[in-house]
Amino acid sequence: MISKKCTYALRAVLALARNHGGAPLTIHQIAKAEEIPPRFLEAILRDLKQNGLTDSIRGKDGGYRLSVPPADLSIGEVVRVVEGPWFPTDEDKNPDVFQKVWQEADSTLKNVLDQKDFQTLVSEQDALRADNILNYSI
Amino acid sequence: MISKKCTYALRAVLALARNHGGAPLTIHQIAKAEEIPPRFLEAILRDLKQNGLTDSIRGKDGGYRLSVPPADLSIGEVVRVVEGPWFPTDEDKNPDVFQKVWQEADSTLKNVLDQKDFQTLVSEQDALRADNILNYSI
DNA sequence: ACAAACCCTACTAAATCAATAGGGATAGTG
DNA sequence: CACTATCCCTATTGATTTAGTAGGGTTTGT
Repeated sequence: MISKKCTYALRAVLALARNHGGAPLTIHQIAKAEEIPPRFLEAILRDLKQNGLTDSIRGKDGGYRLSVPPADLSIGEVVRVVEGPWFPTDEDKNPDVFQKVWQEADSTLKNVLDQKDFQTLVSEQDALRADNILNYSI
Repeated sequence: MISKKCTYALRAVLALARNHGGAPLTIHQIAKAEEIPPRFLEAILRDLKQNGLTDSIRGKDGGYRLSVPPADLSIGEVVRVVEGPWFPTDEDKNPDVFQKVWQEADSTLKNVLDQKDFQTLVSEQDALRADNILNYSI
């Protein structure tokens, strides 16, 4: 199952994507907006940084930014950093009949998750929010 | 990640598929052949039974059988029983932008894992074994 | 009656997940 | 320079899940 950590990571990255071009967002800003435990988020963002997905600026006026444009970052890239592999890979020794299935499942899943980039997600979130406002107003 | 329990389950079902039509296989026979801890396998087979994938016969000459022909049983059905869901589903309340992606990932994965049935797997395993014998003989 | 088999509940040890704690390093500002 | 806001790093904790074990109970063929 997708871990809580992973959903936190995705929400944080989405917030950063939405903010792209502006001043860096601090851990506390993101934590408050997304209701993520701040110290936990700190570890997550550091993890993403060490894997090249985010940049950070230290000291006053510091914070986090995406290290690539939102259009160039996919859900799959974030999930892979946080979750690691989903299927057993390379049992070397005696290859079994399931190996091929795991490989296919893995690449198919990769395909789906690499399809959607964060620029698109921001737009979709905007649309969703507009919808919700309408529904609540009725 | 696919659990050990799940790989045990798949191997056990494959053994039962290979045996289909013959006398029921006992827990100990399967455990020995597949090198699975017997008491753990017992729990797994019971689980599969409670979900309708296997049948059991109690008492002397008892054991386990597939409750459907191997051609009608897929890897996906076994995995779903043992692993449960992989993606967050139905967060009702406030639907988020990730929901759609999870749904698509889930159905794509289902598709791949439901593709391969155990009759096919038995054949593939036969082919694989023949290969190995050849390789070791050289 | 006996033995071979499955059935059921409960327990435990180890690993992982989710989160927290306690500091240290860096950078802008008065 | 002192101060404070920020990220950085390691370790620790409590809860949950995973992997497996234990101890008995029930069924069935001989």
